Amino acid sequence: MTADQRKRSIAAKPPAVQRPRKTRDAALAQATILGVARAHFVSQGFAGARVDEIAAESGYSKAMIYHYYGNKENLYVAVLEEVYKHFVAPRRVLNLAEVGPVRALEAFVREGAASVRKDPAILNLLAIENLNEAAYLRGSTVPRAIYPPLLTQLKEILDAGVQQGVFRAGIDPVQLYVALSSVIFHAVSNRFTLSVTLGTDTASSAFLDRHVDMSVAMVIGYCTTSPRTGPVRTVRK
Amino acid sequence: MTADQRKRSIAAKPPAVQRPRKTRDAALAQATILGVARAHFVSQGFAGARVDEIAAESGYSKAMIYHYYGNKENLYVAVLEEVYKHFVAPRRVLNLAEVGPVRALEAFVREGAASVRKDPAILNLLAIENLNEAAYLRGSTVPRAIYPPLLTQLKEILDAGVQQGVFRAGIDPVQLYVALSSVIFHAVSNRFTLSVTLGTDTASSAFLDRHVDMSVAMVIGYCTTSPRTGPVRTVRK
Amino acid sequence: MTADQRKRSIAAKPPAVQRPRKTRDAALAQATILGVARAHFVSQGFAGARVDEIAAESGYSKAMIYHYYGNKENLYVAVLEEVYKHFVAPRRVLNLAEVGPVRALEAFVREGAASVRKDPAILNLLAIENLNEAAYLRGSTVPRAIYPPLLTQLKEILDAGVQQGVFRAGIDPVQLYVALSSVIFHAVSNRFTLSVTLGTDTASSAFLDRHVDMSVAMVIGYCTTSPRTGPVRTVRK
Amino acid sequence: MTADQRKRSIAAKPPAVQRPRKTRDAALAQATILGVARAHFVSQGFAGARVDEIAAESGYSKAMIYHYYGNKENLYVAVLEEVYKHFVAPRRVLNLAEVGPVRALEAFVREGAASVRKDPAILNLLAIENLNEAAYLRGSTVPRAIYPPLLTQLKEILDAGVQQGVFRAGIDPVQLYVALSSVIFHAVSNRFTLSVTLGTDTASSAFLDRHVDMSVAMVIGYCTTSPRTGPVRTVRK
DNA sequence: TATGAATGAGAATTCATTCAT
DNA sequence: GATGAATGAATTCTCATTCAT
Repeated sequence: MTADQRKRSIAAKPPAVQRPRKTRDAALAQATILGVARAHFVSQGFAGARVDEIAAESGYSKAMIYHYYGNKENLYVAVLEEVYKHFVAPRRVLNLAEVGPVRALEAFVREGAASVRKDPAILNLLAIENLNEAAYLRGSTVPRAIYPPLLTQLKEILDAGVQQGVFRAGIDPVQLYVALSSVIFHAVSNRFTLSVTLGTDTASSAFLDRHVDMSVAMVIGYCTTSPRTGPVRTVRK
Repeated sequence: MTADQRKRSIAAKPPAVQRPRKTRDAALAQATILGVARAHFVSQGFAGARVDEIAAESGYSKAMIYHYYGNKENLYVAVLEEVYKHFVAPRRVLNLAEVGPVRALEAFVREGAASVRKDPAILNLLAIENLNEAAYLRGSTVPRAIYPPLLTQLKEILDAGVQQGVFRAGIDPVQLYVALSSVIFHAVSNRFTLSVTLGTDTASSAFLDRHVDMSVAMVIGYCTTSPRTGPVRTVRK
Repeated sequence: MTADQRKRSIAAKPPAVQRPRKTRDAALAQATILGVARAHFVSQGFAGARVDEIAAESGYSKAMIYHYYGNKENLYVAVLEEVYKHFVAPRRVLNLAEVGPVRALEAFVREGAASVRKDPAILNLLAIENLNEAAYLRGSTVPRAIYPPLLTQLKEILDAGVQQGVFRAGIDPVQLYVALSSVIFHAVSNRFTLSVTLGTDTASSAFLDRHVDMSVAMVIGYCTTSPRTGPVRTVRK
Repeated sequence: MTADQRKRSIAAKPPAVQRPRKTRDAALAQATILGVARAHFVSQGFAGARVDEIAAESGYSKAMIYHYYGNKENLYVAVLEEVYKHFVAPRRVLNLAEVGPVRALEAFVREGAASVRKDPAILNLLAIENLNEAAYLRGSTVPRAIYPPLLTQLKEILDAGVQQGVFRAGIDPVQLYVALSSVIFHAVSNRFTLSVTLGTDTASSAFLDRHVDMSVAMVIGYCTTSPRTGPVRTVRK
């Protein structure tokens, strides 16, 4: 066992980020630091990220980071909140119940999928938070402000569908959101292990395109299907 | 910003584990260390786990850990492989195609769900690996030996269902496995953030029971449904 | 600076030594351990040698080493004494004053040179001891028993030479020994740095052959020359 | 065998060095650390030197050492290069071919001898490097830049001597340098073991003075002597 | 605002040595 | 005699954080 292998071989270096130089613009400094920090926390986790590296890569001194964010934890929380805000933002724009509940639901799913495929950072942070039993998220008010409207939107879609006779009644929006986010997110956030274990490149565009189609079909199928399958029961025991 | 805040506040201490003392039993020592290491890696991640703590809690000296495992990385990989082995093991036992493809598929889903609900360790390790771009998993042969039989099993169920006219044709087992594992795993591995953001205890037995039922319905619904919904298309753009 | 480079890159592994297996022969065990230890101390120095490696390579357990030698220091001293004994031994055999003082002196020089060229171990140990201010050597009685005869031999050669009118009078055997061992040993013990700094392979047979010839000429020249050059004085100051 | 004996009894502590405190002067910090490190490497060898001790004695934290030098190896190399530079520097000054080749050669020898007698550090480092097969020296460009001028100087002296009819022809400067450095350096670098084994204080001023005179006589004698002794041959075999 | 200097408290790893069998 | 198990005490190296300027 040589010592050579010791170093942080655990993760690839986060991609370099633009590095502007010493300026008097505090807002720019904070934004730059935050962007670099985001890249590092997302790829290395909280414990794995290095303040030193974030400073070096951002072009600001460590002292600046401490000046603006106080400590590593605060910096992480700032990243977490920033990513959360940008994540749910897009979906807000598109709630169009007038295209009909089926298309609206489909859009809901496709939007979410497209969003994380374009930038999976949120998924990494969610993974970190869950490893961490949501310790930081719990302390933040940001996500709490973001989710209720989403659930309301989903509820409106479901209600409209039931009223129009295309969706079955009795579907809990929270329960549906969990199921729906599962199919949307899991394939993306687990693309590395799935690729290795299944021997297929599950991160490819083609695979994920098909996965999204299947996800849409499953979700819409579940909502529209008359409960033909009946109350499915486990076979074990 | 006081220095007191420096400490590792990010995660709760892993639960204490039994601590035997100075046996002369190498196998026991290794197993004990591995067990404690598992708890620490699972709850703290690779970078967050502390060899010191694993040693103290296992009742063995750090030197024993290095004697048996060489370094932290190897110890982590040993945990990863051990957890993987125990994870997929149960499902191997139960493939009974004679209960019919629908019930077999249902059982497949319920087994998987039950397995990770009983012990979510594998999900944490998968999350760590994905943050890490599967760096360690990629180097291990264990998972590669485990998944092909699973896919074969799934393929047999699908084929039987198609032949018996209950499943639609053309479903790719890999694609189905990804969708299926999504609904099974995501709710469990994201139970902390989902609980916080949705304001519902999504980790409760009741919630997860309902989630599993919904998952089963979605998966089986997708496989059995004639593609009535047609080729769903995105509404945006 | 990656950690990979940290490891003991400082010296090449000592050449493997024969490894007999678990026997009841205490003498063989001790000799085997001593041989392996010699190789390690010679190439790694005292601080650099590893008891673990000596044990592994010798085929005996570390406990055996401690059983026979007590500790690392004792083992080192045992090596030091053993090497010393074998080093001066050969010269004892050959002192033949009847070939004449010039040839006897030449033989003395050539013998010494040949001896260290065949096995430079003694030179490494001397270097280690000198770094160490002869801490261990000082405590040993072995070298003290070995040198007086050598000096006596040298004195006899000088005396004979003076008596026969071929050597100048007044040469101190100790002083001569120091000069003589300088030309004999230095080139060999410093062959690595000399090669690097001078850009010539000073460790080659050809180079060392020429060096020995020059050494002989210098020593004999010094002893035989009438002090023609006069009392040489420094030019500076 | 008590545990008390475990400690580093091998060498005397290096002499304490001045300890300035928490300046904000990086150059001073580096120089101070380098000076202390020099003392430690020189007296304890590479493996024997302790970063902890160097830090404590320099008055700076270990972190500063790692900040400035990266690791122990780099620090050692920095010491090695620094010592090398200061070693050969003096001789550069004195090349005076106009005092005549004999006196110039004598000066060359006396200069070198005086230099290492005043500060034998270079000899210890050379010894360490040779134990080490010049692993670090080989990687450095410093010594390579320093020796060629020395050899040129020597060659000029020899050429002038030949031209003036005082030196014999055909002497290789490299070969002469090796012989010359042997008589100059060996007595100093081996003063501890020589003193112990020969029962004379070979480190005393008086002894070394006489040794230098003898060295000068040997070297000049060799160069000026007509090869009267003829091609000396070994008597053995 | 801005930063390079500086470090205390760890954190991984090593190693000579002991001990139960 | 012989050994594998076991470890305390280092030892190298790291990192979040503070401070003087």
